[in-house]
Amino acid sequence: MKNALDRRKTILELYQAGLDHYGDLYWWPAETPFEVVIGAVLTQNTSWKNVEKAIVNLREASACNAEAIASMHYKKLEKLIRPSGFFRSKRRTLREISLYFKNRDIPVMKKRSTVELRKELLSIKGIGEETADSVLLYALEKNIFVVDAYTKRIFTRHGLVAKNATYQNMQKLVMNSIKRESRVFNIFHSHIVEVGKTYCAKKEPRCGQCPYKKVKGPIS
DNA sequence: AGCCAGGACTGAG
DNA sequence: CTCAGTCATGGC
Repeated sequence: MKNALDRRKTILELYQAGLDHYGDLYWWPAETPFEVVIGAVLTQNTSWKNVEKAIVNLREASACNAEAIASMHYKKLEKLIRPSGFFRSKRRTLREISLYFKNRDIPVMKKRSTVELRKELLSIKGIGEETADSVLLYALEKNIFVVDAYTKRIFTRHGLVAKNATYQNMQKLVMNSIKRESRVFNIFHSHIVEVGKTYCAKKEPRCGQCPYKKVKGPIS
């Protein structure tokens, strides 16, 4: 709606502000690519604290791999992931995506087209845009930016996008604004999650120490 | 004691 | 197509 150039500039400023504060934080809390997949599913509308408990359970059951989950009895899987909430639907989704990954090779997948992989992931029930993109970026190191609730909250509060902005609006905005490298998208999203968790709560935002504080958007 | 969390699907209208 | 309702646990 406003000047597209101003918005791109604002994205760059946010990115730079994050770099100044956090450095090139480069992250997803997982030990293997498939653990990224598990975490991406379990963290749907759920705090990471609860996801950790479920992942610990899975690790202790030696079940952080596609084969184990695909062949596990649903009752047992539900019990292991219960702490992360929505355990019935997540158990289904985890099983489906495990069946998908079971017969595939990560290095081979990395060479395939991002668009095709994304379509395949989205065809799995329980996998939406954010989860698919998290898998693409953090497990397969594809050049794609992940939009989450923090992204939307921060972008709207900084007057970057309207409150009814869509996932693709925000994804394209970022991908047209900063360098199209998975490493850069990884770092930026990492910053956003850290800022979101630490300073940008829904109810009582603590903007005082927020690294993004000084950045003003075109709409605000 | 409520509110909320790194969503996605479904059924109305 | 938009959108409220639904799914569930644990932390703060």
